[in-house]
Amino acid sequence: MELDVKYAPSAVEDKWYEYWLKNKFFHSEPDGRVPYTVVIPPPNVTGILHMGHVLNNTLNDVLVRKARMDGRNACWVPGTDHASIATENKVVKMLEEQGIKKSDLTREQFLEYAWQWKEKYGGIILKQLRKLGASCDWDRTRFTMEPELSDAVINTFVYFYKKGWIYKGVRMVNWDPDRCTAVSDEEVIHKDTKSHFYHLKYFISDGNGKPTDKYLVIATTRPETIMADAAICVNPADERHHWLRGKKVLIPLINREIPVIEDDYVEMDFGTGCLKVTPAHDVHDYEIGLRHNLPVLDIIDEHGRLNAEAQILVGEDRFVARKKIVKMLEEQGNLVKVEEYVSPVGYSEKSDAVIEPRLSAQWFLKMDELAKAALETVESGRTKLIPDKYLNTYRHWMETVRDWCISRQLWWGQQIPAYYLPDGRIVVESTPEKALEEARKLVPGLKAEDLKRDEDVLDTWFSSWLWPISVFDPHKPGNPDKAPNADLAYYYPTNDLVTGPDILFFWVARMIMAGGEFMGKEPFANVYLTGIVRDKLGRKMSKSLGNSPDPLELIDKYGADAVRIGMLLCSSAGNDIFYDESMIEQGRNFCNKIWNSFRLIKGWSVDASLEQSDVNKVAVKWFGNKLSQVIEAVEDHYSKYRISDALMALYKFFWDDYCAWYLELVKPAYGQAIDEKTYKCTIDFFSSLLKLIHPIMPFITEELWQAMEPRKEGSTIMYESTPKAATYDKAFIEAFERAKETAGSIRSIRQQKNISPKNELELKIKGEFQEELLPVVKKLANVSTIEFRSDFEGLSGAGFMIGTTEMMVILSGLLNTEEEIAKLEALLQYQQNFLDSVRKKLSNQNFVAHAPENVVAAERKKEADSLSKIESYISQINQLKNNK
RNA sequence: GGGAGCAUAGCUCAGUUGGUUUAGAGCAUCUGCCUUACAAGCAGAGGGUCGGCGGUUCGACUCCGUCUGCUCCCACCA
Repeated sequence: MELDVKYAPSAVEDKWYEYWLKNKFFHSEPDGRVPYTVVIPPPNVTGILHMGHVLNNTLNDVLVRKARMDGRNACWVPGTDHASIATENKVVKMLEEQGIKKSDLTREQFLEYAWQWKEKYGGIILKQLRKLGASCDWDRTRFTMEPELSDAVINTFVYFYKKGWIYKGVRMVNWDPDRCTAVSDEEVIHKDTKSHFYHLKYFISDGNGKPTDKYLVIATTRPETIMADAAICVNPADERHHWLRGKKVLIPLINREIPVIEDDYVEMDFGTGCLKVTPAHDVHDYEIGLRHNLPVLDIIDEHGRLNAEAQILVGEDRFVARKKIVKMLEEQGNLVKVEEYVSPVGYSEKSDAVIEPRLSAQWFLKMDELAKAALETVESGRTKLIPDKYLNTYRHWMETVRDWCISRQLWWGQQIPAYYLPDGRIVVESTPEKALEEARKLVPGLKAEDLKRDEDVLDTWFSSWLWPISVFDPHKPGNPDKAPNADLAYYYPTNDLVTGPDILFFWVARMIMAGGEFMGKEPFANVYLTGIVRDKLGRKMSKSLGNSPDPLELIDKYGADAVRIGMLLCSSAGNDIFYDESMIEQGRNFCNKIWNSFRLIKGWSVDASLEQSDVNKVAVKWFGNKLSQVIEAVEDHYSKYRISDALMALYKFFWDDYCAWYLELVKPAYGQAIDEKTYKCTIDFFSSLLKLIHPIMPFITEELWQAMEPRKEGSTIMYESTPKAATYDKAFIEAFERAKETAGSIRSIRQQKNISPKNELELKIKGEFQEELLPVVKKLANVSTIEFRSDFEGLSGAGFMIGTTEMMVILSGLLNTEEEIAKLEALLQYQQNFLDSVRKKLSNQNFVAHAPENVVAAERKKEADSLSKIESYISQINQLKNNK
């Protein structure tokens, strides 16, 4: 079979993925081996593959495949997250397109549509991950809202409720008026936003609700909320405002009378020193309101529109109302001035709507104990953050975390298992039946229909924080005393978690909490935090910017292996990734290089009667040593999670050492055969290389490994063992480097003198050079004879130095003496400068006295070497001058 | 406003407790090659006062201070 000169990935990749699946190579069951466990950060069930997933899952897959080849029982559990807000949104949109309004549906009807939608469109991303080569155990695929995992969530809620850590409270929450739900503090993004600072006159009341001619001025960014004002507040120490004590003022436009109060909270030198207090629509104002017993008047509805309580502008959107009310205030003469103002405004992470602080009844989970334990887990090193720079951030968050608002005003999700009795009392139980039973203990004879279940569902993170436990044993969360099932006992704690730093708090920290609470043990040993994928301009990739390429198109164009390489190349640990398609091209080129090296070897004919030549002998010896050295380095990189360094080491080893040096050395002349011994080694080396590269580039390595020789049905490179490093001769590897340098210098002379690589040259050596390596120089630099001499008297050629050994290529008639002299003089100059700097050091008594012996010895060696070089340059120059 | 991190070749980054010749890699660039595995290639070459200033030290890319620039996290001054 003739192999194409270019590697064509698509057919190859589909073929092998099918084969892997068919043979269930990714499937894991507990056995006697050491487990290596990874749970996927479950992508949104609505999600489609983006570059962040590619990065994440490539790294994950590399680690999993590496562990598998290291002989561990590797298990990578995939799955998806029900993503309540995102999914509900998609379903609502779909229904709207069909002319159906959510508000016209019952909860049950809506959920039916939602499940239909999920079955039809959900989980596409899992199919896409296969294209990337992800070796997940698909038989273990989980979904956070499947019945068993939902049970786990409900049990967890009941557990914490009974423990007293879950409570319902009326709180100021972050309200997303776009999605009509509360969101957690972590889902609010503060952005500096340009707005206006409106200075408004509030006239003092005459006591009968009529304005006097006296007034005070407040400054606000939210004039549309003045109708909800409950007081005006000044700092008690602010003498400018003492005349206001006991006074009442009138809210402009509606003329409602409110008191002037005093509170330390008000900064005297900010704004006008007078603060309008609007308890229903501002977190601090709410706090002040509590302190001063102020009434709470809510004038904004769940959609962010003014309600009837506002009296004016009823039904207007808050931002429209702002514009209109400013105009009205101006007309009424209440507007003093408007300043440009930039202030931090909270936006919903999900909808980008401006968050409305809103007073509502929500469920909370107490965080203090959980956070304390989770902090200890990381500080003690039981869970390591990689890179560790995230430890500070993690600590800070854990020390300042507030209670977690876990209720969401949505339907898609686990409905809170709280049931209200007619008298308002609450029972919390895992099933309606149990709830009724409990309720009857409170009110005998209660009927099922008398119990009303809480309408809200739980925050999605309240299910995904159980993920590393629930994917194995869904009955464990919420039951810390229950013994774990066999899977959980074997696979937990997991080893590595690969995820983005953006969900360190949302997800990772909370998993550590849940793991500690229910398992008494951290969920993972290491958390590898990837960078964030950015475009060339440094912008985060996002759908809205449209700057994210479609990974599937890239895989189609370059192949999955190339895409994996491309992502890894630009992802040094912990740094953000500046994505550039040229990296993927590099990956494709590497595939092609590997492919073509195989074409070369495959084309050779073997002659068993041939003796192994000296050059082949030394080539095999060198590459064998080098292989061990590189394996050692690669293992070291892996152990430090420096995946891109491991890749680069292998990349250079394959491209430079194997292809450019080794294969060039053992390559038989055109039409000739290779000896059997060398051939066998060459094939073994190739096989080792494929195995080393397989975790990174699974497809091409399987293809070539299978093509090397007939393999048994059901065999695969992914279960071959990682090649192990043997002891190696470092000195020999270094000596070989001298041979490479020599060949390089001769090639360089050819280039300068315009001598074809086909013309043979003669080489003279003065000084040390390992004889074993002479055939290497001969073959790679096309040198016919090599002669050791004590001097170069009477020779005409280009000289160069390898270490302290002098060499010369004979160039009769081709030599430009002037040029040679100039070249040597430049080298001499450089060397003399170097010598000066070394001597300066050595003549410094402090240096000799203070520096450690070996350092001083090294300097002396430098001095000696430098002197010998200088001497050599001078003699060469003199010789050239004499020959002139 | 508070905190953290980063600044090394055109680009992306290494540089492991201060001393390994006068700082490395990959890509890009330049020069010469369609040499019978690969032009998605081969051979060779050039390119950096290690962000600025100051300090500690016999010696600083490496430690300390400071300035500048960028990034991220946290944060309710209306």
